[in-house]
Amino acid sequence: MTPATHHRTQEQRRSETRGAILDATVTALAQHGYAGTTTPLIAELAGVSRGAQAHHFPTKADLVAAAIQHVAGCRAEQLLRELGDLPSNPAERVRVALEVLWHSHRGPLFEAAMELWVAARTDTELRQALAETESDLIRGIRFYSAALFGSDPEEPRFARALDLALATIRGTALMANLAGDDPSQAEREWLRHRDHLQTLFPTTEQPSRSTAP
Amino acid sequence: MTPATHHRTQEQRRSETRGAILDATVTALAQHGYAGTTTPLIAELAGVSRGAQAHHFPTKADLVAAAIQHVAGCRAEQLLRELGDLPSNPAERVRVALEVLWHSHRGPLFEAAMELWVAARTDTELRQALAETESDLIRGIRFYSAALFGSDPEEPRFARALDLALATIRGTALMANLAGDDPSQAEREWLRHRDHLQTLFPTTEQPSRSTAP
DNA sequence: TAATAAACATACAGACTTGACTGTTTCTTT
DNA sequence: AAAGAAACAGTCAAGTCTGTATGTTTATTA
Repeated sequence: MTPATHHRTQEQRRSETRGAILDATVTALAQHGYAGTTTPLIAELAGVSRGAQAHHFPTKADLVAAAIQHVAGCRAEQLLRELGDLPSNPAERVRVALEVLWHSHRGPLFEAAMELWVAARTDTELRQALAETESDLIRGIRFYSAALFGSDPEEPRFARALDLALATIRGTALMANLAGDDPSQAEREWLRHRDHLQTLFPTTEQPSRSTAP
Repeated sequence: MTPATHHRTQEQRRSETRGAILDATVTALAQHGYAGTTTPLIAELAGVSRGAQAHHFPTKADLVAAAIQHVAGCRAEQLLRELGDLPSNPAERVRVALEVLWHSHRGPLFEAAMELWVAARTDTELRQALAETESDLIRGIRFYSAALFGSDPEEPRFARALDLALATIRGTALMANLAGDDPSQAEREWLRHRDHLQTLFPTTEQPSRSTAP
């Protein structure tokens, strides 16, 4: 795991340490919540000293602001990565696209994002820092999703269906994180929701007919 | 505002102070978030000393546990109150019922509940304390909602529609709290979702009368 | 009315977080 | 190779929260 620490460029050192700190911040947010995300914990998780953390992010606000960008970037990247293999069959494509959206709302990255959202509700600075970045991400999701579903992002029917899907996914993920102990329950609930959401997206070829009565 | 503080029963003093502390806890959760809900702040909001708070709730865990019950109780009570006047027209009834559900997911009580949910994700004790109370409340919502919609809670189609509606409402409320600055936007988004959800409930044309409970 | 117990107020000790400060190592430049 | 700059490590002081311990007021009871 020790990555050739003999001769690193300053730029390499900088970006590696910053990356470690930001990744540790995401881990801390996901595992300990926003309140539990303290600078000593982050430094420990990142494997760096408190001095290093203070050097790169003088105040905690700086660190959190950078973490917001980091989280948004990672989420967009993850979405783009999973956008790779989609079936060509329209109905199948919608189902898989919904599944990709669902999965993008699970795991540490989304948990970190949710911690930031909720914390931002009562923290003006944090909210302002989140607002622009988040709206960019939402636009990105909208754009990528259009590609995923094979639709025009501007079409009202698609926009409505996507908004409903996102709201449903967020609400389901929220409660899934709460239950915690039984993830299969949330997964089953999502499958039911997905079966319905699937029928709302305008498939260019054939309107998929559900097999269940 | 000083309510005849001359001759109060010990029971009165006790319940009034406890109530003030618990209400202050809800306010603190809604306005300052879970992390910002400190015992000194609660005491100040409640207008009592820290000693009084410590007397009634020796540890913060005790206070939070009581607050959970308090929040759940208030939410159930609020739902029951708004259940009062529902139109008899089936379609109208569904629309209003959805609106009642939506409104029950806005305001300080829901915000406090959401803070508790998110905090519970990374706090085992809190999660266990929430789990039972929350599942009771969910059951209550399910039961009350059946009355609201005029359906049988056991009917699969109704259960599915209600689950979807709740997930959608939670997801929309989550982002509405985030946006913060523009509540009308969330309201408009909700109206679009409502228009669709409305069509999912079997009571719109009362197509099937279930006989078995 | 006096005694007792509960409710309430104030003061304090320990633990923790943040931000700042000082010293050391590593890289770059000449 | 030497000087300077950046990255990094460790420590300290100020402030806050929690829990507790002690003193005071209010209500009940004898």
